[in-house]
Amino acid sequence: MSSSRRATIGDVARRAGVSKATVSLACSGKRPVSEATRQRVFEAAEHLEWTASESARALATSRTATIGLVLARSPEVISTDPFFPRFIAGCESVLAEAGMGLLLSVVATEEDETAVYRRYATGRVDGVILLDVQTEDRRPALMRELGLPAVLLAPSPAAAGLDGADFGNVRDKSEDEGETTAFPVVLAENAPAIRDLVNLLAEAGHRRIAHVSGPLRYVHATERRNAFEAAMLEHGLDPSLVVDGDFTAASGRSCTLDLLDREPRPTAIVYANDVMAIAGLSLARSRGLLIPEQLSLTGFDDSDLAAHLSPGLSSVSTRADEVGATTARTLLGTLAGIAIPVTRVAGPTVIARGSIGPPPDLD
Amino acid sequence: MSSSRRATIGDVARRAGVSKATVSLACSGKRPVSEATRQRVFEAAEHLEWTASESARALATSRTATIGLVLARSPEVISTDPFFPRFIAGCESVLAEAGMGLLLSVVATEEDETAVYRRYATGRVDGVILLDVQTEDRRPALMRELGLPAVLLAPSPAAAGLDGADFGNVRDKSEDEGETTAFPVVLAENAPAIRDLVNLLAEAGHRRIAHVSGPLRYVHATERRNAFEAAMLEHGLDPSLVVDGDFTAASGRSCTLDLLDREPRPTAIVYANDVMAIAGLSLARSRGLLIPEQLSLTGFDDSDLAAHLSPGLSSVSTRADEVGATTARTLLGTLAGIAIPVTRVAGPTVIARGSIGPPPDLD
DNA sequence: CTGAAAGCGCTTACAG
DNA sequence: CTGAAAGCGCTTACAG
Repeated sequence: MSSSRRATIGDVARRAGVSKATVSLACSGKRPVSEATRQRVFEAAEHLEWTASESARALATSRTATIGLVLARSPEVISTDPFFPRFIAGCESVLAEAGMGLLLSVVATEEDETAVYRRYATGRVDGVILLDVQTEDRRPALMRELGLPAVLLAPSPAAAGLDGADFGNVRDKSEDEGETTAFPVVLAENAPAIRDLVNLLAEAGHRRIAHVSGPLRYVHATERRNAFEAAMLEHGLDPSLVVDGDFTAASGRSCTLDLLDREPRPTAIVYANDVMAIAGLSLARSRGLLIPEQLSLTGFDDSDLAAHLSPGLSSVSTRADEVGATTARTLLGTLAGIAIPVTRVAGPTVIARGSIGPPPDLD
Repeated sequence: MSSSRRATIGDVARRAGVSKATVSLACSGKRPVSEATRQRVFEAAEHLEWTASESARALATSRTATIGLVLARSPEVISTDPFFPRFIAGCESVLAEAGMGLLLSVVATEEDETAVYRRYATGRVDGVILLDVQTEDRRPALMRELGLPAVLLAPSPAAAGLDGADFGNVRDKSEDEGETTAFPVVLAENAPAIRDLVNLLAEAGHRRIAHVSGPLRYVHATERRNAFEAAMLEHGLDPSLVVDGDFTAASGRSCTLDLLDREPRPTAIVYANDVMAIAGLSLARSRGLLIPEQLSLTGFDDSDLAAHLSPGLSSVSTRADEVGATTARTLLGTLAGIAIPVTRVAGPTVIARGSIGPPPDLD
């Protein structure tokens, strides 16, 4: 019958015949230890199945080895958006390697969100990742108030406040060191992919191309819409066929309903995400439209479904896992004192599938 | 210029003119404190913006106020399955109220999974939730070895080892207290909903009904398949039209391809999840089949898309958020010493939509 | 009802 | 290269 109590560093020290300091040093490698001692310490640790208590270490070092992530979207979007799980998986791969954990919160209201960050700040996490940056985002200011290190994921330099626009991520001098206190930004640009999509459609001959946007309070949704409009203008096309969706299937359906009733109706629709596009595709088909012969459609996110619909849904791969990994790495760097102001990740890329074709002869 | 250092319980005690013990007791309410003292303590705490450091509390109480959840599915399924995010949101709602956090891990291999649990056991979490129980699940034994409290989510009593079948969750006496060491189980039965689905189809006149299963190493997938077969037999129908999918869109597509090539082909297909059903629906349509006139389809999970396709996809609502809340509550109870062996939650319910109709006149 | 003190299990200057 | 000691910031018996 083994003793049920978990071993402590004291037990290991005793068994190895050394001090607790030596055990700690031998395991962390923070200072050299003679090979013989190291051996004894490791043998003892292994025998006693000892690993340092994370709580004790947290108290001693003021490091929690945990980072925080809060998701503040509607249940519909959270349950449906492939970006979050992939992003999280990407984070995890680098966090796990660094022995760090991810504390996840999903909140329904701004009030809850603030409460969560305040709890995070009571020694629960070392830093946070800020997703879904909004036009007037309260979070950077809150993070500063709470003294929580953070990194921002943004779809454009402007969105991250890097072009002088201020949404809280302003640069200012901290009195003691003269450093900037702006938060590091990971940049995953959305605009180029949207432009590529419009180019593809315009070159196929489409002239009436519509856009179903995401909720415009999110800078990435605004970015996509702006990119759509800019690309349309570049082709000399009317950029005004835009309806505002909210990333849910319901809005994808109703926006498509709206667009299909226009006279003349668009020959192509660029959706701000896959779920809306799939709902739209389904609706169009049920109206008797052939895809892509009578209507071309594109999504965004490259969800698992997109590739396996018939025809396949053209979409945009956001490489959410890579973005997650880079973001986590950037945060770890920040925590280690190596702050990289801006990290640009490989942008999203268009994946053309059967849902795009030439426009019908309408005239 | 406010002092940048975070206030400690000592600062609060000094300012309130009381001992640290009194501050602690006043805030936790674990022992009565005179109203006057209480006032002073609260005033001081508020003024100093003090909240107890979670790390220090963790060390003092051997409680981390954190529970762990590991997701061990393929990227495709994790990014696509609406159950996980909803379940997590449900957990969070009760955890937040209890001041607890959720440590989330997503792993790719069994090896990584084991490593994560071992790290959890080093004072990182107070307990874990075990999802996606498998037929020979290694985790209950591992949790016992690590001394990690756990609760299991299972789709049937048998799946939870409650009918004598042993998958690690055996009952045995702990020497000191004579209690059972089996893990509490939250029961969300899958079988009734599948039976309802088959009933619906059979009563509409279908006789050749097929099933596309999930990966059968998961007991919930097996449950659904078994329930399908049993229901078919109850109606005197051939239960052998089963093909094994794996919950991905790709498998939904290929399994449907397989089924549509059978001679005679099924007039209805019951899929083990929505993603496979949506891929199947899309394929069938592209083959020129009218839905539901020539083929009826049903999913499982009631993803956001299901309700907004055209026609809507009949599905099964699993109330993942309620299940998550109940599971979290059960775990908190266990940690508080109130172990409820089995908690039955309201089972999934069928939601009939346009994708179901009478069978075509084939003969 | 309240205070002084010990203790949770680590890490990290400080001496040697 | 190693040890003795202090300290991280709480909580909780133990006295009074």
